[in-house]
Amino acid sequence: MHPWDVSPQEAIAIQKSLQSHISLTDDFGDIKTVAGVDVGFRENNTITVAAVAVLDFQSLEVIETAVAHRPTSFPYIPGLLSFREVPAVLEAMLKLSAEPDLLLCDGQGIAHPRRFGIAAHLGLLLDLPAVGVGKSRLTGSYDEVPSKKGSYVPLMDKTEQIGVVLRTRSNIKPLYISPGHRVSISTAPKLVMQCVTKYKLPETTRRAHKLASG
DNA sequence: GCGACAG
DNA sequence: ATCTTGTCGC
Repeated sequence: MHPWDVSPQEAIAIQKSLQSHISLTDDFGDIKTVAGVDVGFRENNTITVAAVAVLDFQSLEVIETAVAHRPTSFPYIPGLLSFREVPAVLEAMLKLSAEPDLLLCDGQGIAHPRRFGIAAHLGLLLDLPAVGVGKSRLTGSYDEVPSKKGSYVPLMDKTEQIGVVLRTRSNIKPLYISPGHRVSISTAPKLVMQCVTKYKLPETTRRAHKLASG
C-alpha cells in the first residue's frame, strides 16, 4: 500500500473524512514532556528532513532528539502541507525511545480551510495532544493584538473561532496558535506560552528547527 | 472571474 | 521552506 501516494484531490477527501475524528477537548494528564516538530529541505527540495526535539516541560531542557530523512514525495500546496511533511515526521517519531506527552507543530491545527492542518493530522495519527504553532496565517481574520507579551486575540473564520493570534514577545509579530487534537482552543495558547522564554518561538520549535536546518 | 495561500 | 550581509533597534 502507498498511503501517502495520493493526488491533491484525494488528499482533500482524506482530510474531510479524518477531520471529524479530532477532539477539541483537553484530554491529557500531567504533561512531563513536550516535543517540538519541524521540517526542512535539502538538495533542492528533493530530500525532506524531519526533526523532533523532546524537552522536559518544566525545565525546557532537551531530553531526546530524533531526525529522519526521506525523499520528498509531495509538492507544497497551501492547505495540503501535512501530505508533504507528515511522512518524514512519523519516521522521526518512531525513533524516539518514549512518546512525548504533547506535540507542538510548525503550522496550523484547526486554523485551516477544512479544519485539518498538520497539527491535527499528526495528533490524530499518533493519538497525542497536539497544538499548531504557525508563523503566518493560512486562513481566518482577527483584530490587532495588544503589543504586550502574552496577550492574544481570537482568530476567526466567519463566526467560528479557530484559534488565537498570540504575542510571544512584546512588539514582535505574533504567532498563530490553534489546537490540533485533544487540546481546547483556550488551553492551547497557555501551553505554548509555557514553552516560551526570551524568544518569539517556543523552545520546542527552536530546538527542532536547529536540528532540521542548521 | 479575482485574490489569498501554513512550510 | 530556501536563496543571503549587513544593519536598525531594544
